[in-house]
Amino acid sequence: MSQGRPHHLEGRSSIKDIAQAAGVSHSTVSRALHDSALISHATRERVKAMAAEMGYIPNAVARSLQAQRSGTVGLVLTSLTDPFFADVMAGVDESAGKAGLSMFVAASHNEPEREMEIIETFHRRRVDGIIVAASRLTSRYHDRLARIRVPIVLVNQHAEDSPGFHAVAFDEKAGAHLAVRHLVTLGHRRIGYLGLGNRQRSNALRLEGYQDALAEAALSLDPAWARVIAETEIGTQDDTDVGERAMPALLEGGVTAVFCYNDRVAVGALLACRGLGAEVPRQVSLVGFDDLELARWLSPPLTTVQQPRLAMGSAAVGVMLDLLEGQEGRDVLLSPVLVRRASTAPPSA
Amino acid sequence: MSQGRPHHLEGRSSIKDIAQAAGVSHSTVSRALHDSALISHATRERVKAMAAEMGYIPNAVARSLQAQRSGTVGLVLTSLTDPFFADVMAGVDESAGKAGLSMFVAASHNEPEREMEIIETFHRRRVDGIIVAASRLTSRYHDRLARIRVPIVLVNQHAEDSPGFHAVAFDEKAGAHLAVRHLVTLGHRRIGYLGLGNRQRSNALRLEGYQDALAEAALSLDPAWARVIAETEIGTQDDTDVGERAMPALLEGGVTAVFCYNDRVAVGALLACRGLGAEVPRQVSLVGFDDLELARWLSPPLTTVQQPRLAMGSAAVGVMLDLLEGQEGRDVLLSPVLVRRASTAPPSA
DNA sequence: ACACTTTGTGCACACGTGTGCAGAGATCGA
DNA sequence: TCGATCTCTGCACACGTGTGCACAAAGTGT
Repeated sequence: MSQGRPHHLEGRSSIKDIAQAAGVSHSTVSRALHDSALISHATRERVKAMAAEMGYIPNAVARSLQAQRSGTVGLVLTSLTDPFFADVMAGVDESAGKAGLSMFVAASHNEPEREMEIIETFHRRRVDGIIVAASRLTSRYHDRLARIRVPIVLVNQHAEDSPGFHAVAFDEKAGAHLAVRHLVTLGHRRIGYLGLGNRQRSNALRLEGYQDALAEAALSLDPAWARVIAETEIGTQDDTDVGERAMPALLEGGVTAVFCYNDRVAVGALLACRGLGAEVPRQVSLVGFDDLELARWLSPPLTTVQQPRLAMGSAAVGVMLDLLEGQEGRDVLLSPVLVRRASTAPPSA
Repeated sequence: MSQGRPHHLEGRSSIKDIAQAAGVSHSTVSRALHDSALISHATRERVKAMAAEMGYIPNAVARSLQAQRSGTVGLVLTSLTDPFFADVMAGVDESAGKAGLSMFVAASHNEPEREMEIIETFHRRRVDGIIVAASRLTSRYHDRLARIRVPIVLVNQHAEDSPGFHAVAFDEKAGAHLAVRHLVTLGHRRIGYLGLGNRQRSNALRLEGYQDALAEAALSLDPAWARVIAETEIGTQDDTDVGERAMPALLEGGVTAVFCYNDRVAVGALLACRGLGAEVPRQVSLVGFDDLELARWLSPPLTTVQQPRLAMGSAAVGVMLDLLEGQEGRDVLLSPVLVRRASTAPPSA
């Protein structure tokens, strides 16, 4: 009967097949397998036994069609190999799994057009919701985006950029505050900030957190200690280079500790210290931001602010599920965590 | 009309809606949208215009049901955060994307039961094929596995373990050969091997590659230089510890270069060299295996054998597509690549 | 013995798409 | 002008599942 059919499709049985074998209608089979009270005990058992014998496996595609709900989430990432997104994905996987959802994943490689295509593909597949990490969609895509009739949750991006969507982000200001307070607690009094002018909003928030923490400790706020490298000055240099070039001026200013915009800047700062013979953490303490993989492998291992990446993924699923239940969407702001390693210590003096 | 319906479901139009609006049957719409030659030019354009106006988005779920083909792949990984699997996933994503397939991903966390459940879930979703990386399924699952009527391709595991499935692996022996030939080319004559007895098959293959390369160069094969640490001796030590403990004996044996079973063993060997004041690579050259993230961050950065991880993912999709077209399945053995970094140099003598 | 309730089952439709086949209408040839 | 051919469209069914409703058979009460 299954002549000419590829081998792997042979013998897939449907409730109709079971119905025929058990001498009942397919409706009865459907109800029996769902333990409906409408079906007599005897029939139910007979049907179930037959289903097991025939190796019946329900067809989720057909179910999705009839239920108008696929039980899937689509996850759009810019890169599949970046540890940051990997953690977000793990968070989504965990929470989605618990909710009985399967997860589609695709990478946009930072190309807006590709990202839009992925979202549209997910929409065609009728995923129940879409989670986008680090979206690059500009207002150019507003119209195409407006056609998507599926809840979209943004991760690691602020919702005000894209009205109508909900976002899960983490509290950058609180993270900076955490880092600087750590330095204060260690006893530092002359604390610098090494910022990047080309990350406008982020930098402003982290600078603010730095200033707040200092003010809270009633420490002086020497403007020379808060060095934000201007975008024009940065040019095409990578973050590490910027850190390495900017650090010496801070050291000359007499700081005993520096909070860096991110881990790569901190690596540059570390290299500069080595070059100048300033020992870390004995003479200078350094704190990074992001907790990249490399922070652990540096010598000394870098104290840094970690984004709750896994939690961001989980939270995104949570928001999505709320939206699916018809509840109001909400924005989530998660608190960062300080990872204490060996690049910070009390000041030597 | 859509009263009480969740907001995000409003206004999803089907070909039936378009048909009604355009005054034709749904069959005509379906054909028009597929540019069927059966439909007149005028009707086709009219239908297409109407579809665009109504923001029609085809329902892939319904298509899957009718076509008996979902256009999806399921990928099972033991961990979503491990860089190795991330690369495999990226390879699958790329090749699947090109073939118009969407990718499901889920993590098994090394639990066989969870892995089996994921496979069964993918089966229910009627994925066209399943790719499993580093499967932990034992023969206990043979029966449940036999029920899966979907092609399964194993990555990073040898097919002989699980008859009936196809596998994509990489050539470990060739990798070892590559590493050792590199050392020979640099001028080394006394080359050691530091192996792990608890990875039976892998170790045997790498040892074999080592021996072949030496034989090929007509170099002597001092048994004292090939140290395979016995499983009993290893106990619960991690790979790095084993490398650190075993290295001194090799150095005493007078080797100028060591090929290590993997990167972690090489890290241990490096630590041992530091402890004994043997400079790497000036006095001793070290080669690792796997190309873990850390290999890049070591000082000196580690020369190592890289598995073609991305290519493994792509190849797995290729095998799967062949299987779908009814072709014979095939096993693929990929060639590794040597990544030259700074832990190898010509011998000092 | 008859009406009424309870229990169990099947019919028929829905979900959205694709397609074999029949047939209506137009065009063509003689 | 009439039959034959061609062009286009719709009917009806399929894919696999779930469910409202009708209805048959059995049980209950008077």
